[in-house]
Amino acid sequence: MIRLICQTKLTCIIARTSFLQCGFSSKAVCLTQQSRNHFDSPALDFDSYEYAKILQDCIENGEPRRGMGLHCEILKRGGCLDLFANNILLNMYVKLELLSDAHSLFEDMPELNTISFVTLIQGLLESQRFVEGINLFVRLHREGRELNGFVFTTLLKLLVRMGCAQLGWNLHASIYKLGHDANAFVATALIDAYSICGHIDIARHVFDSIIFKDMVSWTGMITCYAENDCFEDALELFYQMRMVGFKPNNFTFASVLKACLGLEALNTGQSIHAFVIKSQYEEDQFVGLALLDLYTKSGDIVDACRVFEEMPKTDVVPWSFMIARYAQKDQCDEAIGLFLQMRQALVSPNQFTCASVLQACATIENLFLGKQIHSHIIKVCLDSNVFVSNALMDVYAKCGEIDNSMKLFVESPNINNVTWNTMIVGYVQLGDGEKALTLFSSMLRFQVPATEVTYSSALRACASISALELGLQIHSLIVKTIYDKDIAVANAMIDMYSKCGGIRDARLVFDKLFERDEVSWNAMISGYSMHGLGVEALKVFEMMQKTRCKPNKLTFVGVLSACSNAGLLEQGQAYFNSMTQDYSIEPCIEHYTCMVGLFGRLGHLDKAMKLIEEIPFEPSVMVWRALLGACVIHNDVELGRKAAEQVLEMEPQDDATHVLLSNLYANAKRWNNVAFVRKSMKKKGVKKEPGLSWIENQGMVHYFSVGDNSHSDMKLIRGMLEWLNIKTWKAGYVPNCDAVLLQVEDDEKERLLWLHSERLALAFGLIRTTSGSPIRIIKNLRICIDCHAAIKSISKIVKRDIVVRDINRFHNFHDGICSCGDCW
DNA sequence: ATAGGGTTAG
Repeated sequence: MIRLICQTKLTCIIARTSFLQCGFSSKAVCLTQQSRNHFDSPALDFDSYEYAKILQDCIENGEPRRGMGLHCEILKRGGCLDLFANNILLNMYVKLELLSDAHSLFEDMPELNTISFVTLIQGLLESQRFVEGINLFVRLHREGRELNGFVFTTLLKLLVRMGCAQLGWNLHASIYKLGHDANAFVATALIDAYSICGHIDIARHVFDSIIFKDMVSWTGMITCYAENDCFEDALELFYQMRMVGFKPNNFTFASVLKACLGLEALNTGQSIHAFVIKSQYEEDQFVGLALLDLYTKSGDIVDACRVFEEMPKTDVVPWSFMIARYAQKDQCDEAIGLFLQMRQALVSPNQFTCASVLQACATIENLFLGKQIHSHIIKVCLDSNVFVSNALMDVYAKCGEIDNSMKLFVESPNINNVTWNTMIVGYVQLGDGEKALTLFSSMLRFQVPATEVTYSSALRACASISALELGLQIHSLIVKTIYDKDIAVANAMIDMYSKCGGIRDARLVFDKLFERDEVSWNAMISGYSMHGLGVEALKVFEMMQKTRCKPNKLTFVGVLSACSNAGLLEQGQAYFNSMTQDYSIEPCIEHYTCMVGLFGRLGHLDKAMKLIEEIPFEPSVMVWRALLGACVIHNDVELGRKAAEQVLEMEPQDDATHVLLSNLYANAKRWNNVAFVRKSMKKKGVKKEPGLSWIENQGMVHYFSVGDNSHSDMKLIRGMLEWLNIKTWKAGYVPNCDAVLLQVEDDEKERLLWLHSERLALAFGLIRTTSGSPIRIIKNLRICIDCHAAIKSISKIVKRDIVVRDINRFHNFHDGICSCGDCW
C-alpha cells in the first residue's frame, strides 16, 4: 500500500496514476482530493482521459452514484470533458436507464460522433422508445456521420424489437454495399431479422458470407433453423460447428434442445443433456427450461423432475413452467402441490403461475383453493390480466358457480374472445344451451372473432336444446370461415345434427370429413344409436375397425347402447366380450348399464340381474335404474321394487325413480302402493320434474307443459286435439288409462291424456307447419306410453313424419310405426 | 480508449 506521505506533486500524480491503472479509482479520487487541499494547485486536476477512466471504473463496479457525483463535481468546477470522456459518461447514463440525463448530456455535448449516436439509440431501444431511436438514426444519417457496423447492428435490433423485422431487408443492400455483411456482428443481427420473417435461405446465405464466423453467429443460424421448424438442419449445423472447434454455450444448447424436441428425438436430447452437464450449463435457466420442455413433452416425467430439482429456483419462471405443464397434462394434484411448494420457497406467483394453477383448480373442481387464489390475485392486482381473469371464470363455471363467472365477465376491464368462449363453454357444460346461444349471438353482434371453440360450443348448445334451425344457421356461418375444416367443429356438427333429429345430415358431414378421429367415429355411432338405427351404428363401427383409429371406452358405450336401443341381443353380447378380449378395455359402469338395458328390454330380466351380480365393483344407480325401466316394460313388480330400493338408498331424492316405481305399481293396478309412493315423495319433499315438450318454429322455441293454457294459439290447438281424438279413435287407437297415475275416473283420465305436453306441442306443429313437412318435438322426460301409441296413429292419419326426442333417444314415427320398435 | 449480434411459461 502506498501511504499518503506525499512529498511532492509529482509523487502524488504517479501514485494516483498507478491507482487508476490498477482499477482503484476511488482511491485515486481520494488521494487527489487530499493532495489538492494540501497543495491548492489546479495542476492536480484530473484530465479528461483520467475522468473517463474513473467513470468507466464506476460503471464496471456498479457504483453509479459515485459516477454521478463525479459528473456534478466536474460541472461545478467548470471542467470540460472531451468527446471520448463524454461518450463514456453518456454510456453510463444509458446503462443506468437515466434517459433524460443521457439526452440532455447528448444535446449539451460540444462534439458528437457515431459512437455518441449509437450509445443513445441503444438506450432508447432498451426503454422501448423506438420512434425516438429511429429519429436519431435519421439525424445521424442526415448529418453524414460514418455508417459503421455498429450502426447497422443497433438499427437491426431496433427494428426487430419494434416488430418490424421485415424492414431489415431494406438495410441489407446498404450493408452489402458498405461491405458490412462479412462482419459477424452485423450478419448475425441480419440472420435474426430474416429468421423472424421466416426467410431461412437468405439467412443461410448471410451466414455463409461471414468471413470470420464466431460462436454467436453459429448459434444465431442454429437458432434460426430451430425457430423455423428446420430441426434437422439445426442439428446438422450444430454438428458442423463442433467439427470446426467451437464450444456451444447456453444459447446454443437451448436451440439444439428445441430441435431435438421438434424431431421427437428424446435420445439425441439425452446425449445433449450429458453434453450440457459436461459443459457446466446445467444451472442455466434457459437450458434448464429447454430440457424441461423436452422431457415433459416426451412424457419423461422422471427426468423432468430431476432437471427441475437441479435448477436454481429463486426465479418464478421454472416454477410456472412446471406448474403449467402439469396443469396441461391434467396432473392437477401435482400442479397444485408444486404451487404450494413454491409458496413455501417464498417465490411469489405471477400472472402465468396464477393462470396455470387456476386451470388445475378448474379441472379438479377445487373451488376452495380457487377462491384463495382469487383473493391473492386481487391483493397483487393481477385481476386485470385477461389470462388470469379467464382462468378464474373457468374455475367458477366448472365448480358450478357460474353466476360468479358472469359477475367477473361483466366487471373485467380486459376481455377477449377466449373470455367469451369460457362463458359459452361454461353454460353449455351446465346444460343451459339457451344462455350459451344468447352469449354466442351477442359475441357475433359485438364482432368478437369466433374460434373453433366458439363454433363447436355453439353447436353443442344447439344439440342440447335440439335447436335445428339455429344449428343450420351456425353451420352456414362456419362454412364461410376457416373453421370449416376443423375436426372438432365437424364432430360437434355431427353431434348437433344427430341430436336434432337430422341423422342423414349428420352422416353427410361425417362422409365429407377429410380426416376422422375417435370422436368423429364415436359421434356417428352414438348418433345412430340414439335413433335406434343399431345396424347402421354397427356398420360404422366395422368401418372404423378398418382404419387407424382405435376404438376406446366411449366407442363401446355407443356400440352397446346401439345394440340395446335396437334390441340386438347376440351382437351386443359378442361386442361386450370382444371389448375385453380383443381391445383390452375393462368394462365400466356405462357398459354394464347398456347390457342390463339390452337384456332387460328383451325380457331377460334374470340375465340382467345375473350380470349385475357379476359386476366386480359397486354397481351405480345407473345400472339399477336401467333394470327398473325394464321391469316397468315387462311388469315385473318384485324385481322392479328391489331395483328401485337400491336406487333410492343411494339417491333418496331421485324423482325419476319414484315416478317409474309408481308407474310399475299402476300397471299392476296396485293402487295402494301407488298411493304409498306418492305419500313418501311428499314426505321426503321429492317433486316430479315437470314434463316439458317444445317445438321450434321459424326460429322461435314454443314450450308446453301438461294442461298448459298459456299459448296464444290455444283455441286452435284445442280444436286440433279434438279432431285428432275422433280420428284416432276411429282408426282403432284405445287410450291406455293406466298411463295416468292418478286415481280418477277413466273419462277424466282420457281427458288428461289429451293434455300431455307432447300432444300439445304436436297439435301446435300440425297447425303451424306446412302439410307434409316433418314435425320435430323435444321432451325433457321419457315419452309417455300412451302418447307413443297415439302419435303412431296420428303419423298415419296426417301422413307426416313425426320425430320425438325424449330424454333417452329418438322416436321416429312414420306411417303408424315408430323406429324404436315399441321398446325403449 | 468509448458504441454492436443470438433464447423463456398461459
